[in-house]
Amino acid sequence: MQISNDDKKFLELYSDSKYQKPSVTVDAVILRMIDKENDNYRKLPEKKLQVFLTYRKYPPFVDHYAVVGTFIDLNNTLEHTLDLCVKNKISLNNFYKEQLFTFGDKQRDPRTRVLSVSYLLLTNAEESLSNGEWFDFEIKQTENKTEVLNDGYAVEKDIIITLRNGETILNNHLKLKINSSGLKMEKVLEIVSSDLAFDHIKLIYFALDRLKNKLEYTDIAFNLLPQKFTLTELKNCYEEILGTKLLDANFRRKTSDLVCPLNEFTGEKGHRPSQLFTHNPNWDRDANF
Amino acid sequence: MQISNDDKKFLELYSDSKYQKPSVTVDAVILRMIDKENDNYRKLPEKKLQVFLTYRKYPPFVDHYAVVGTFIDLNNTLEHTLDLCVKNKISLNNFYKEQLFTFGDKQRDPRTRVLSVSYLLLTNAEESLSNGEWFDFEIKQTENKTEVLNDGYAVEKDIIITLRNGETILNNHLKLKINSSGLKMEKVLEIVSSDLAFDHIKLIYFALDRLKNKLEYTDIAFNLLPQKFTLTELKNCYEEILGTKLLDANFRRKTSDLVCPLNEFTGEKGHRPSQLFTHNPNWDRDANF
DNA sequence: ACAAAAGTGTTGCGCATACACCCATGT
DNA sequence: ACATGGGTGTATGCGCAACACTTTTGT
Repeated sequence: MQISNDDKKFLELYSDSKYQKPSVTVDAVILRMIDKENDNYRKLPEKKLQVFLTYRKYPPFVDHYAVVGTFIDLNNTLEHTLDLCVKNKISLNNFYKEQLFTFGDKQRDPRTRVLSVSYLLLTNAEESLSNGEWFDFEIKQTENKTEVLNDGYAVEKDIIITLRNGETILNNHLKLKINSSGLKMEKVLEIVSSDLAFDHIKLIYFALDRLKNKLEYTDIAFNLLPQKFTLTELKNCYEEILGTKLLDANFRRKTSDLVCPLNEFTGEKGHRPSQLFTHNPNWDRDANF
Repeated sequence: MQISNDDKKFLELYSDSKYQKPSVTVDAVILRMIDKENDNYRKLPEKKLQVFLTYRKYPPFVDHYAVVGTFIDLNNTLEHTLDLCVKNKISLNNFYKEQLFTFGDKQRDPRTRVLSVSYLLLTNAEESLSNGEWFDFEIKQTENKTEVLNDGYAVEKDIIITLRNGETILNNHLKLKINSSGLKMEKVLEIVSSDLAFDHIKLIYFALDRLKNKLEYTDIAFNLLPQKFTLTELKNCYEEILGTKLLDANFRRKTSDLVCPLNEFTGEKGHRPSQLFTHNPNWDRDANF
């Protein structure tokens, strides 16, 4: 790690220009969970997961929606560049963030070679953002072909992701091909068609998948909720992400370590008041990187 | 995804040069599992995890060991560039690969701003590589400070990673700082000191962590073993990665779905012959990305 | 009264842990 | 004979799925 004298000499002579360089962006898939309003005074509002997209006014992909991002600044870290980007462009200040994946396909940007270091951002519904819209999800996965081979298998899945904001509907069709023979497992995710700019529907798919997987063994979901919440709210949040129904009693037991009960209750709701909870900040003490 | 006419016009006028571009490398943390030879004719060889490092003959970090990598080629995908790199530089052809993390700290390369898209590569002990050495691991983690705060906690861990190849010993000291207050969790991994080039000890740490975590719920470990293996070999492999001892009977039950028994047995070993197994290629059929 | 959510209790099954035990082999 | 690994059986207990049931509120 220490820089030697040889290195110092070398650095004086070093020219920056001999290697080809790509452009690099940092891109943020921003998700939140909102309450869908409801006419029935008894019923709880339904939880819906949403993604934040901005409308592109300039080429490339003019008039298309895209995820928020920016070309990186060589004087800042990747993370800091992203923080500044979402703060300046869309007024987002409070969020959870983790690196997702670095996309580098050759033709993903029509201008030139551009790598995208993508991040998953989670925020709660109280943040009001500018210069973009929140889109609802609708996801359909159909496993349309499965071949069992001699020493493996081949699967093809069609993934239809429909994004909706009022009248605006964005259709996206991905195809996931898994080819497994022996130990060699090849997974290719390709875009069949997409109304989004670039390969951004892939980033969104990766983000959703990451969120789903981390739900089980981390406390990541709490980043989507307000500070105080009821256990049914928490459960609805899990159900919306997983796409399945959970049993109430069991859910309460499983999440009991993750939450701290408060001495506050909701009311005026057409049903029994419910206790409010907060995230237990001491839960994941033995976390690793 | 379709390129519009507006876009086409734009692209004709587009100049590639107006954004600052970083250099980008792809880097491979290559791990394998070998058998440590043994004098006792009865005893099974001990399994040891190793990492492959190359010796740097030129600045920067001349005379230091580093992970294998290369500056990217703008005419190739990241993955293909890496495949070619390990094939040409060190004659590695058969391996498991997955993207690890993209490192982008400002000072990680003394020359200029360089991003590293890092990959985890696993190979089995039969591949013989050129232009580099395999290093044994020794890892010590000490949790030296834990503060429980009002709404969270602060932990500092020292991580000592010693790499050894014959007489060559490389010492590395990392510090992991976790600051958790409420939902905000900040994890910083910093290099206290390292005998390796660049921040490569961080890549290695990430690789080990990924491997450890994926061990439980994937079949990733089989990439480290020969095609045919005994269950005790498999168990030793798990134990070496996890750093804990496992119970034999339970391990066999847990892994029974992952393997296929063969009608072959080892012999001439000073103990009862053991059945050979292969990886069950149809195990993870319902895998997701 | 009733619909909806809040919350508790119970039962049974499956799986993991821990341990005991027998088998087969080469020297 | 014996050390070593190969391999099986089983008791115990915990966790989770499934379901039943009670409580509390506003209209």
